[in-house]
Amino acid sequence: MNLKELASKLGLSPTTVSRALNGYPEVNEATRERVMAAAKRHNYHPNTRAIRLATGRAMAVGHVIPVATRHEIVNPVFADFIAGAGETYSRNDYDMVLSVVPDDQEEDTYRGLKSKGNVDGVIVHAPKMHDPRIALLHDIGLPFVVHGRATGTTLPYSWLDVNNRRAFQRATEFLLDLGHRRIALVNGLEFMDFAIRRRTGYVDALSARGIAPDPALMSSDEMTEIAGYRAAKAMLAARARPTAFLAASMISGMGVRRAIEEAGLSMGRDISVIIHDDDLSYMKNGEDVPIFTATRSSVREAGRLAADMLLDLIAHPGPGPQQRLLEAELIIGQSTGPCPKP
Amino acid sequence: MNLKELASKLGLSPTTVSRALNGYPEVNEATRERVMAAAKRHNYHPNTRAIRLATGRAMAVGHVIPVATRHEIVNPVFADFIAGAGETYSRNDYDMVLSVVPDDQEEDTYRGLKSKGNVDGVIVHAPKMHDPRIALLHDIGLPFVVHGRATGTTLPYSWLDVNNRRAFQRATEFLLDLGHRRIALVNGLEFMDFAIRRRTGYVDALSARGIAPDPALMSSDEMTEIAGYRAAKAMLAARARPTAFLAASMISGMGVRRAIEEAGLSMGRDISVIIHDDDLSYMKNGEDVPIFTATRSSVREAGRLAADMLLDLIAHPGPGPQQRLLEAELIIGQSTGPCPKP
DNA sequence: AATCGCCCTCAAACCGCTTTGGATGCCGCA
DNA sequence: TGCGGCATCCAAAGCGGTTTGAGGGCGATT
Repeated sequence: MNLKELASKLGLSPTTVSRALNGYPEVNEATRERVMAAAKRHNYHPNTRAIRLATGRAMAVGHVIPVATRHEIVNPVFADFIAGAGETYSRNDYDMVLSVVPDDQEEDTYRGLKSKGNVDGVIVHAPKMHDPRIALLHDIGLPFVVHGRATGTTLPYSWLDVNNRRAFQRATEFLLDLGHRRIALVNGLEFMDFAIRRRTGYVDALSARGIAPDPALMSSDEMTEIAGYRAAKAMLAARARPTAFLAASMISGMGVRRAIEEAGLSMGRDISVIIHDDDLSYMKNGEDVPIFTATRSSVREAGRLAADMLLDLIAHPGPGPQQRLLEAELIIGQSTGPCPKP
Repeated sequence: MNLKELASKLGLSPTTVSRALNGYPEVNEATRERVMAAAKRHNYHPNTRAIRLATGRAMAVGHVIPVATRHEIVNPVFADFIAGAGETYSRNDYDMVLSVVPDDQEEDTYRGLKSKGNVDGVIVHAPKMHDPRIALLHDIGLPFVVHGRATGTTLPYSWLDVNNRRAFQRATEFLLDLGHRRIALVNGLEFMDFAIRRRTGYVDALSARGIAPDPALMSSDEMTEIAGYRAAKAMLAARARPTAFLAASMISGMGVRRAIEEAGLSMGRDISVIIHDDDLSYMKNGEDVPIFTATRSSVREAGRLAADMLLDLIAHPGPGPQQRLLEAELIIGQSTGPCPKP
């Protein structure tokens, strides 16, 4: 059932039917209702492919998921972000198209998306320092929103980010207030922008209290359970071991906890731990009482908001880039306590 | 730059250029090369929207991600599956379009995808018992592949699944061979098809050795750390506690491990644990030596294969449904050992 | 030299919708 | 009565490709 058939069934022209269905004013209300009813009755849905060609809009946004060719990790945060963004898209009748590409083919992918015209904009995931994608997208003129920011990039661009620096600064201060002095950082990979900002916040907080950051207490690796476990285990084995940890994610934190317990120590009493909690749906940080004290910011909500921003950018290209900085909340759980006296 | 422009630049008709680019035989090789070169030089990419309209094919497949309206959980397995499927799609120039929908709107979503014509087929995720989606898709005539199976469905359909029953049967036998008699099952939600099959395997193995399954040792809940922790904690607190656990996932298993350690017991010595390992990229089960003894099956590989199957189904609709059952491997880690003497 | 056949190329229809630019009819008003 | 104006509706031209059916050119065959 297509427009033409529907129109002839109604004894109207395709033009009028199209206008009736799309709410144009130059059609009699009675006619419109007749058309609407017939469309519903015959289960008519306009062919998306034709609409796209006729209007020139793709009614779709792209998410390019880079898969690191070296360590083949798919960011676990991704599923929840997508879920959030997806809600926005379905509300607005947009499609979400995913491209999973090796990270050395990202450039081609973006160019392709633009010139083949199958998306109206893209969301950029996991920005790195000096991320080249921003200049690239700027060049090819494809609307985009970055989830995160790219330190070192001078071009103005739209982004939505969590205040990672502030979050880790506050977390560090919280530990300092509890009397901790040897605080370890189990960070993500520090070519990722968010990881750099987190370290900055951590270092700033220490420095503000006159404590020199100790390289032996700072590690940087993938945010996996194993990596967290190993980093914590090594630090706990050292002569002057930390009394507190700052971990980059829930999963890292679980590794840290394992190392602590394996060392015969008790998390929360002997050793304090604060994690960053993305509030992933399958990785809840406890229920009424959080397991981990955490800086929390819902990545799903971030997905919703980033998608909103992108759709707005697509609809109103004029006003220029938008930015939005979300604050993480510091929630107190069972994993922190006063620094034990030596 | 579009076909017409390119054609006029070359002094050829659009027809010839189109044929040259698409490898049709009725065009001179010299001409073809000239066209190819010009296309590259002018960075010509055919407009996807036009191709889709002209050919009637969407060159896209849909993944409908149901988001449970009650417990808003996004399956963590999902990201890796998508990554695998995505590799197949990009190799074949297909797009992947995701629809994130509340699970009570799934039917409308599938109907919409079909009648609006924006996908050529779909992958069905997370089948439940008597899953109504299979009959629905059958009805509306949209090619599909189910990741998993739907017990109780009589229609023939295409699926790709892991032999969950066998995997859990083998795991149970392995524990029995180690002398364990009180083996607990920390299962996923048992309206999910895979969870039912796993329980069947577990029960079968016990029964085969003349052990009656003990309801007190069988739990079923979401596959989260918390749920695993709580189930294990409750069972460990009982008078006759289990000496071994079978956990539904890596994450559940981490909860089980926490409960074990919190009870002052040692995993692998006092209590054995076997998990099912989906081989998620961000959730590796150790490195050289696995942390957990596990039934392992890569969900990413499953994504690749399911996508292959679907594309084949789309290209060759004739032969009818395809099925493929993958066997999980049993890998031995540090979390299992002989049943301690009482 | 005429005919056949093959190779290459082209004009035009088509995919299903949107949108521009009229056309038609009816009303009110001067 | 005549005309402008408004409310409705329609024909046709795109959008940018693919594909059918036909034609021109040329060497080979008779």
